[in-house]
Amino acid sequence: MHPLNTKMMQYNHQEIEKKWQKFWAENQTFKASNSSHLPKYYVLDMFPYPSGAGLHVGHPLGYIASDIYARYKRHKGFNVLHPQGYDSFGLPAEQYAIQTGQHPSKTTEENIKTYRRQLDKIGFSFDWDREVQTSNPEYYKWTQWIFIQLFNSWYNKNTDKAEDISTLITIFENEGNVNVNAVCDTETPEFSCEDWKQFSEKEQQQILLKYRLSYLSDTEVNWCPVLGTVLANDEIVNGVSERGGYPVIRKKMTQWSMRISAYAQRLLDGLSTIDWPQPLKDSQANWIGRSQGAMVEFKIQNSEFKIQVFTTRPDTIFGVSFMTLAPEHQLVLQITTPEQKVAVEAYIESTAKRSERDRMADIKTISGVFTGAFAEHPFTKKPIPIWIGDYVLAGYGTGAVMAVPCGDQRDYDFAKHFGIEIPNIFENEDISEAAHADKEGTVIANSDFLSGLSYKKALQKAIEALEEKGYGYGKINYRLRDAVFSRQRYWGEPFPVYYKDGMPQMIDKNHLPIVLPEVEKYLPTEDGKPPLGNAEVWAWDTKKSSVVSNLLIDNETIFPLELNTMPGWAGSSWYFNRYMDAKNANEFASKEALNYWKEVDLYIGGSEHATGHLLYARFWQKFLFDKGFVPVDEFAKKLINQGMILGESAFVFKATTFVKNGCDIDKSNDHVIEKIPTVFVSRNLFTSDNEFETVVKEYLLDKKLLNPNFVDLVLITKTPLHSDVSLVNSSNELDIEGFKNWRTEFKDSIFITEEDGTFKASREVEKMSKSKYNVVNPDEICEEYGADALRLFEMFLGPLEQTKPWKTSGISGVYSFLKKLWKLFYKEDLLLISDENPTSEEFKTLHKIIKKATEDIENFSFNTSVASFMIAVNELTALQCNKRLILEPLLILISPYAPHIAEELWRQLGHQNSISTAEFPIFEEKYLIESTKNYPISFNGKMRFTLELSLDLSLSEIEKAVLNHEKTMAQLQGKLPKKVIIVPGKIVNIVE
RNA sequence: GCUGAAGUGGUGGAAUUGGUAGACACGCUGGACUUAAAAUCCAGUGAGCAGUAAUGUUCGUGCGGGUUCAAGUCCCGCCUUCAGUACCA
Repeated sequence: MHPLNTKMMQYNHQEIEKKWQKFWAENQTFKASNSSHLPKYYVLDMFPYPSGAGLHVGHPLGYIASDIYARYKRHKGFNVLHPQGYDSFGLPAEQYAIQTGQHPSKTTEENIKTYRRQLDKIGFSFDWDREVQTSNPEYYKWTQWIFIQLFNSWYNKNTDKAEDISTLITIFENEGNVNVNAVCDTETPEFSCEDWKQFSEKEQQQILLKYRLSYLSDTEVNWCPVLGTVLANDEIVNGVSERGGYPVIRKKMTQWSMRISAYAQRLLDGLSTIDWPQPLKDSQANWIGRSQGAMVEFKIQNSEFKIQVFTTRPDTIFGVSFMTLAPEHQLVLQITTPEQKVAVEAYIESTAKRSERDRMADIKTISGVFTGAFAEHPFTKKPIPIWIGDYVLAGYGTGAVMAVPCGDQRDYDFAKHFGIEIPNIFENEDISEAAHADKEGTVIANSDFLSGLSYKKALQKAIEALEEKGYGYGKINYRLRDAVFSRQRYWGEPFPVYYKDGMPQMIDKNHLPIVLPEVEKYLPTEDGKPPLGNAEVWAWDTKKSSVVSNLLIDNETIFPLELNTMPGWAGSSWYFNRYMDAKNANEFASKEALNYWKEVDLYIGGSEHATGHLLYARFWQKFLFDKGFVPVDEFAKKLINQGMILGESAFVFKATTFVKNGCDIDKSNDHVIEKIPTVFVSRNLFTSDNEFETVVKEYLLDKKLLNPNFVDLVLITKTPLHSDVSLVNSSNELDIEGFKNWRTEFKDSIFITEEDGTFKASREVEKMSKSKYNVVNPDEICEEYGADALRLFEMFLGPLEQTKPWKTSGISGVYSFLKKLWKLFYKEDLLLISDENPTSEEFKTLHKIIKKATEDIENFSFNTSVASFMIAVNELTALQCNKRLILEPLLILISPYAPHIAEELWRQLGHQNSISTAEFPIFEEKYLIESTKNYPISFNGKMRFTLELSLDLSLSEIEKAVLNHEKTMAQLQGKLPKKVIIVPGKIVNIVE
């Protein structure tokens, strides 16, 4: 043994962590290179929106997990890309600007500084050279560029990919649009090549907009009047805005949209190629909502009109006994007979008045009106009454259904309610109580050429017949709608678009970025234009190719610019590609960088982005892939959703006193209450509300604060109040003085304490939030216990994906683990390390932990690997092991989790390089080979005792040894066992 | 309603292919050290019953069944909680 360092040393996390954070920054330890002979690995976190509140301990959970994995992969010899940045456009900074006039960029910059300071304290191995900020013009230049690419593309269903708009124009010029198989607006007129050539330029542009992947159209949008902006469907929760909870109404507006519907099938198919959590895939599949069926055309009797219907059950076409249209359906007013007109109009008016919320709230009420019109059944030619009803939604399918009451419960209920015929077209099925919606095992009856067929066969045959007779065709329908891409906000990416003769024109990519203009006010203008309408310098000079004053607009060479900005998801839909080459000024990323890094190997973030960010990002990636800009069409191979960390709120119980209602107390007796001070009662002094009241009254009587004559006139109830969690310790004791100083209105309150003089608060687990005073700041944890302890503890809380409560008191466990680890190296403040060969027991402990740590990290089971580190350190402490050959590999195993202490001890052992460059230890089976097994001996499956036996024994030798054992004989009491089960190396079970 | 996830000590959780349920921690109890506290260390800690004790024994993974030598784990039927989604034809 020799002391390497005689300096007095105790585990001092503050000193160590500062030292190594500085070292990593100065030495650029985690800088990733774009050219390396090593295999690549790309670990990504969902970048944060830098909010003013800063980070709480719930935020870094995913970052810690990804950082551990990134560090592990470096040890395993990978060239690891582990970047971080900020999704820095967003509503809060804008709302702050509206309130205070402070420019959102300033707020954002300040918040980013706070975030960075907090993140730096936790010791992440980010490559900050690649930082991106979506609100930075150098970044959004490329967001604008992608928008232009989308504008200049159409979706060719024949090649099943996006193509340049010029190929479409060529087709139009040569043969018109009759043979074009494209994803486009439903009401696109047919035209020939001659027609095309005769269209004016504006007419041609209007046609092309119906094909472009980003397009301008009049769409019904979700308008939020309070926020003054349009919201996407996923920004609305329960009918109100996700941010702020303001009401949302439907409104028609001219808006930019993204033709994501073109990618519906590929977005669905792609799910099977990526390793994402099944619930998340399910919710994307649900959102895309593919359903296979047929379009059927119904002629309306005595009229030119036809009704298109989408159905997933064309096999039940002979069961149709009525049709239902959405009240908003275009044809309703045109087909309604004069006798029904009044009733129909009244119904339409009443449904229009009902909000979405109302309609959702009462789905039980059946309502509808007969239009008086009849359609004709395509096969039987029988008349079918046409109704309207609000259970049919205008926004899905064609807004019309063919009702088959025997096979669909809603149709069934509607038919029952209005006394419409319910023909049964299923063999041996009872429909007297409810519809028969099962498909499997069902045989169709009373259906002409479909009778006797199973569901599957009937489906196929029905579609064939429809197509043959021209009554319809097989069709796949998707729930996924095109995404509205305009926002009436200031703090977002401006569009690279100006308007000439009312038609949008793209600004050439050489002139990007188009930078957000300065405005006086961040609110919409008085005449209802978006905030950019306040800008005075917001016009495009096509001659000078620059943004100029609005006063110069002449609509000849100088034109007005787009006033909307892009939505929050624009910048986050491609940022993972930018990290690959974050500083490139000429391309969004170089071909070399894209081909080297390809895609994200591991992506960690919250599941709340399932149908927003994660769907849009997949869409853009597929588009960029089609256009040859990126090498893969899915941007993230594996995704993990980290769970939420909940806060542990603390409550104190305040007594609220008032005079009982309705009793004949003289007004002058108000002093009865006035004299009574505010009282708080310790948690363990009562178990019920009655007891609470008694405790308070007894106390007040005892202290002469309540006149005994008034006792029965006074009512006392308990009110729980949130206390700041930092004022309550792990034994739930409240710091009374601290509480009084925190809530000065209670500084003269009385606290009824337990017998031992303590005041107990009660606890409840809730979401971490400022308003619940249960936010735990990671800075404070780093200060007191250190980043290594924070990292270990966040992992130790439980499985990564799971929601779990935070309890600061638990951190002492991992903190003392770190101190124990330190003590393996230091004895009496001296570093004592032996170079002797370890014993077989020491090797066994080491290789057990190598095996476990490797398996756990590969399975993202970080909580169990922390537990096994504790076991290893406990064992080595018991063995008094200080052998270099054991402790060095142990440090490497622990270093992804607790990098600062590992670096420090690694340096103390004499290494000059960062431990992050050390090779991960390799597990060797030979150290774990056992010669004996402590067999559990069970009787009828119940373990009674254990018996140490050699693993070399044969089955019969084991049986003999077990049966001859005195405890076995005692258990059997002379009886012969019925059966003896021996699983070698595992268990012995004796059946009595 | 539908889809998904989950129910294990006082608490967070462990048990990777059916094989000793409760690892590892927190908390609690007792002890050592200390004038004291903190820190540290040691011991105990699922519940019940019997025993001075060592120990023995019964019950125990949301509930009810089943398969198996053996079930937290597999099957059937329920209950509860959480999350997402919603009249999708």
